[in-house]
Amino acid sequence: MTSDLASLSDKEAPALGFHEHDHDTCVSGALAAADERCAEKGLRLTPVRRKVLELLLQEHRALGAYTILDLLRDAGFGSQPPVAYRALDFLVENGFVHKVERLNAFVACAHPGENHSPAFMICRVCDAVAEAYSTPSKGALGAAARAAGFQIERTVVEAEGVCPACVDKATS
Amino acid sequence: MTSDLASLSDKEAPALGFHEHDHDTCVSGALAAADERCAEKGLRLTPVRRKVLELLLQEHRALGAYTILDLLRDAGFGSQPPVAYRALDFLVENGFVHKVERLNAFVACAHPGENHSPAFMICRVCDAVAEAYSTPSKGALGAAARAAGFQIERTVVEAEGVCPACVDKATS
DNA sequence: ATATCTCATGTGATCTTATAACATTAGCAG
DNA sequence: CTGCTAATGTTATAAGATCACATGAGATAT
Repeated sequence: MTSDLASLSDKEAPALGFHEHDHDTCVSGALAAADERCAEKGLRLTPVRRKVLELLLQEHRALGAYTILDLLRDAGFGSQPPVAYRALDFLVENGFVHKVERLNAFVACAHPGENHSPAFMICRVCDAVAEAYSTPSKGALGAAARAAGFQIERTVVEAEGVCPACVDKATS
Repeated sequence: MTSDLASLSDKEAPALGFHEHDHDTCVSGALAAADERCAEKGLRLTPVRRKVLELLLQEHRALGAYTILDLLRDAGFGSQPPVAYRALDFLVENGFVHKVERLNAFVACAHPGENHSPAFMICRVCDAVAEAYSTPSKGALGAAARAAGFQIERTVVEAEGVCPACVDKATS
């Protein structure tokens, strides 16, 4: 690819979606919403679980389980893989976090509580991940599934490419 | 972005993988086609690469890299991971094989030479994988990408659920 | 208040998946 | 044949995920 991308040595966490926003508010708001939702549904947002969610909201990009584990250790939690994986399992199961299959990594949900099928746009240059909605039952896949008699339970929809910011940098 | 796709699924067998077919012919035919396509494009379908493709065609389901590696060893090839991964890289890069991200496994392409975006239906009961076409630019994801200015280069579209055969078994 | 049940966490070991690094070999061009 | 390039072989290790079992914290019912 083009050489001017080398200047991107600094892989800073880009935005949710691909735009700027008030990050502190976004983190604390999301955490508060999670607290509330767990209370409503009788779920236990325990310290580890809450911390993992906070980390993912804070970093605002997809993190591998072992990166999370390192951060957990720094925060004084257990440092063996199951600690991270169990918290992630809980968060994924309850819709607070999604797994990005293409990256074997996890990202805080951008639309929690809406019971949606997520779709991701993954920038191969800066690793930013933006979440969009997908409508699996409507497209070609849904049609193929209906035609074949396949019952869809869950979908993985991920696009890899270049985010607007990196496109700009590359063409300027 | 939705209704025009129904015709697409009707014109062909819905998905290779959920129905019977003449398997020997399908394997040898696909191998011959691969030979030809490589010759045309100046690619080297070396013995390991050809063997990996043959194994995937033969098994007709998604295989993990280490399963393939075992089969390669049985066939007298090198038995270290890079042997399998390099052959798989070649086959994936040139469209003979797809990676199923959800399974971290590989499957022979059902529509080689058509330069398509694959979509998969993965049965969580019997592990069968069927390939369909996807039309990433048409659905919600394509719309979101255009709106955001994201340039899609590659898409991962995978549905997890229950295949027709396993649905039948479950309800009978 | 305490016994007890359940769910969550801590920990060590292990398994699966994937890549880095470097030596060797095969196929091709001059 | 020589020297280049692409492919393979091989060792080692990184990265991702799970199993099994011990310990602890919260709720509930006496």
